[in-house]
Amino acid sequence: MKKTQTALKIQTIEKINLFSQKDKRKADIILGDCLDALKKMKSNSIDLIITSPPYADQRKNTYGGIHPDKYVEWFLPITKELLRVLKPTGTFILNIKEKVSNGERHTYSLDLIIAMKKQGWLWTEEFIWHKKNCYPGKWPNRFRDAWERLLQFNKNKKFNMYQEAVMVQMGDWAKTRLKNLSETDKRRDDSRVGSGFGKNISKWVGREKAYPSNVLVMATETSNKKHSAVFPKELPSWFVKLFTKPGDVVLDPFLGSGTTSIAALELDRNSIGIEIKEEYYRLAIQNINEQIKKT
Amino acid sequence: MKKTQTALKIQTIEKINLFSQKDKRKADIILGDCLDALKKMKSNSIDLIITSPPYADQRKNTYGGIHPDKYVEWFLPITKELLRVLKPTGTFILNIKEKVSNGERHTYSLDLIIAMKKQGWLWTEEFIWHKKNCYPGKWPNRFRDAWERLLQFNKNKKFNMYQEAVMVQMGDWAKTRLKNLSETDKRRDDSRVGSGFGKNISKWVGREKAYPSNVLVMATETSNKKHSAVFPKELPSWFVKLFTKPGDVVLDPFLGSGTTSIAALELDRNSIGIEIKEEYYRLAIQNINEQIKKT
DNA sequence: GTTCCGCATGAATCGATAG
DNA sequence: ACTATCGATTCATGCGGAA
Repeated sequence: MKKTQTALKIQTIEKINLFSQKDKRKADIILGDCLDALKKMKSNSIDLIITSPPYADQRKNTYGGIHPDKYVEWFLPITKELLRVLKPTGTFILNIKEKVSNGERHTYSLDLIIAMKKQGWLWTEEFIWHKKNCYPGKWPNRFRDAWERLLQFNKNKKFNMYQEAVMVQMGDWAKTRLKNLSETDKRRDDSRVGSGFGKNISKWVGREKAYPSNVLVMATETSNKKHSAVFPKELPSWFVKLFTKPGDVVLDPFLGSGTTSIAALELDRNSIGIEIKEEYYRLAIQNINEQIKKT
Repeated sequence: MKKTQTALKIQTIEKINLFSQKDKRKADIILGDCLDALKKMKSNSIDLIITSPPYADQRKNTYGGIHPDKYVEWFLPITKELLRVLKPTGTFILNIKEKVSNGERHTYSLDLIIAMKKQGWLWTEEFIWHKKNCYPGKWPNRFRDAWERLLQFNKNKKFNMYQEAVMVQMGDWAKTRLKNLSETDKRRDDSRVGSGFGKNISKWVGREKAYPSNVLVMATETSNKKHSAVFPKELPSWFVKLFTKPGDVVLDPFLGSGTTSIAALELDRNSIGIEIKEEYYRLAIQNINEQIKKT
């Protein structure tokens, strides 16, 4: 009974606007149900949506627990609003994980993809987040789960993508080769490209970096004690760099401890975060304020 | 026209039984359509099915090209037979990945999972094969595709799994692999060692054993020129060790160049391989015979 | 006998061009 | 409008020959 009343209290949407240095960038944090909050938002106003919704859970008492069988039904009205608020050139990155129950993987994430396509979304890509230091443990019939899906959806075939922003160091093969060259050789080559002298080197000059693939190898964060973030800051950062430019707007309808907003602020992007649970709402504000102080 | 006639000729099933040293283990290779061949097989007789069926392809001329929209319809009768021939304690590993067409991912592999569940299969796990040396290329709206699905299906919640067989043995690994690797190789790619599961050499130093996760880091084999669609032998080897014991029976209904049969033979398991294309059937026999000579 | 370097080669995807 | 073919783009890997 008391819990119900607390839930009612949360229904009233509270909102705070945090500003980074010189009021250049804004981080809006909204306390409330994300469906209500989304309905009040302007159409075609968001450049990137990145979120990790609550995982399906059969235990009814748990916070955010939605029964696996009801998951798609619960999530579709939200994705409908997300489709509305996203710019035509924008991108939606959805981090979702299947619940393994009774020794079997549930199909709600697959059902969701199919249902979202019917809603008008394009399923453009499936990134894999390879968690290097995944949760340890041993089970009789399965190994440690070391990966998660990062589904990419778009409104149109053409969307903004800034690939150069996330280029990575090339394979060790090329790196080693460059390192073995003397500094003189490198300088000589720079000034005499195409002369035939050191031609084999010129092939690699300016190519220390390569484009990444759709597999992201990132460690999970273990530092935060108050609230273990669903994903490490590196993850939203990577997608913010890839799909937005400074001044764009990033949205996370399930903000949690504020990781997405912090990543956006750090990279000079505006952000909107929605969180239903007051405890996390306060925590997110606190974490974002700490980030602002740093800048 | 000529192609149709060749296809008709292939309909007649040819079969060969290859034996390893001392006739201890058998490798049956069947030339013919896998659906026909499967129907002649005994129920509940296979311990592990591991295969990589032809991917859906809009081009009709390619080997096994099946249109994406017809893929599930084409594959379901085969999985029905696979369900029949698999032992109750057996496992089915399906290597499949949808291609990108028109800027969007097709959903046939998702549809297939859902349809196979209705058929009676349990979808127990999804392994990720992380291909580090994926096909290069650059496009305005996507990165290189560096992973494939390895779907695990079972008949029952209880199935045979020998986890210790795929643990990384520090002793063996140090003796056989580490010393054989050149310094360049070690620098080039740390993750190759330990059957593709090691993430970092330093991580394993001083440790006896470690369980792997459900992410497999393995390179594709680029040296095989005769058959373009091979997975590295390490891949079937790993699953053969994990899900069978010596003397068990491994089945690959789309044998290709014979990789699965070779892996099984090498690990002292019996195997059955089915291949529809005569060219690959001959190639598989040749490759397996070469393996037998080695032992 | 090692180590190192050069080079061909992929279960690719897009956009343009042509029928 | 829809399909078929072709060129351009890109990078980790293994192999063979050289140092």
